Amino acid sequence: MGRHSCCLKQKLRKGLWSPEEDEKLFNHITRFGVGCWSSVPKQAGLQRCGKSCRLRWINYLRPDLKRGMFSQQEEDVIISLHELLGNRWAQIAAQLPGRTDNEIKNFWNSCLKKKLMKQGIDPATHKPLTEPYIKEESKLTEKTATNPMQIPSVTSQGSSFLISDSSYFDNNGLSEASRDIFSSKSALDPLFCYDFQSGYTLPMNNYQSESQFGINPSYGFSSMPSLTNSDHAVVSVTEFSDNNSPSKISSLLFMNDQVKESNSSNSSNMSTIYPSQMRTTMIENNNNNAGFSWDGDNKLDPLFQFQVNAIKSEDFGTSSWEEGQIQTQNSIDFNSYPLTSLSEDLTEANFDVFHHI
DNA sequence: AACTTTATCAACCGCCACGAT
DNA sequence: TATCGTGGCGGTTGATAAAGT
Repeated sequence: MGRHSCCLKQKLRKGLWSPEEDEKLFNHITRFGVGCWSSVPKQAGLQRCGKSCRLRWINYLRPDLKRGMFSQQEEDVIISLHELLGNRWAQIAAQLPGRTDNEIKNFWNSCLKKKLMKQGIDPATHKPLTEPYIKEESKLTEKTATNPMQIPSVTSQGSSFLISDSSYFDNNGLSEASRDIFSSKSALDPLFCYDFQSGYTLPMNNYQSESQFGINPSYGFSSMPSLTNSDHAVVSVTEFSDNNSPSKISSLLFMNDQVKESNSSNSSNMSTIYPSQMRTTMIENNNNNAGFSWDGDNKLDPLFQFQVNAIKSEDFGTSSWEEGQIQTQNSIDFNSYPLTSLSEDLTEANFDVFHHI
């Protein structure tokens, strides 16, 4: 129990990953996909435990990761989901394409918590801070002489809703049953969609047939949304104004741009659509032979200069890759990577594309 | 310029759940 | 049923960068 057997082995490297290690792991996963993590280090020639490899891939090397600052919309989603789910970072991350649980957790601990405190909200309960605490905080803020303590309120920034007041949800808020439905559902369930308004958990397919938005079921993925480069994932946050609703929380729906375009005019309660930046860097760079390279404030650029072309030039040996397929790839195209089981969140329903290999 | 404090974030640790044997 | 191996998760740590003094 506890420590994994692989971690007991000696001579395993720990700490930060070197560019060479990253390259090895990235090459291995892109060539062979994710199978048994415990066998990855050996196959990839890494002196790491499988667990470490998995973490590195999920949190850093995965091509669909979105890099850079969190947008206001993402921030709002995190806050609202945190109120619902608590520190279930994986489940929160499942609703934020391109973001990892670790990233969200760090963002919460280093930034959002403080932000909420400044707004007079207890980040743990999402309720207004107790009077003594507020007084204490007021003293501190007076010293810094900037902003007076603000009583939290529901505000609207841009096209998004901002829950800055826990009273936004009545004390009953989401029913315990509803909360349980949401939180007990696997974060990685790609076909999971919770309808806060009705309290029903619907498979995406059902949701599509019943929703006014006509959601494409292919957007039911949870963590690898950008592996299809023809479709883009956005999240809509729908704010319900029905005060009688037991759950005035928003519903999160995965939609594509087309859906957004075609519905934005006639869906008055759709208040937020994620910006196109939600698309991952990798997809944005699809036509630029971007390969293994993040843009903007990425950290991989200086470390990795190689491109997918480098992979193509390797001897694929007994790999299932076919020569022709490789030759025809003039840009990185994760649609055709043999990611047969990148993680459990990749299901046949959503990633059939991978099985053609 | 040197030192200290604070913020950020990658990575590790320990635990749990689950399937295989 | 018990044990083992593994994947996954949340909490925590430690290194580094940035900001402040």
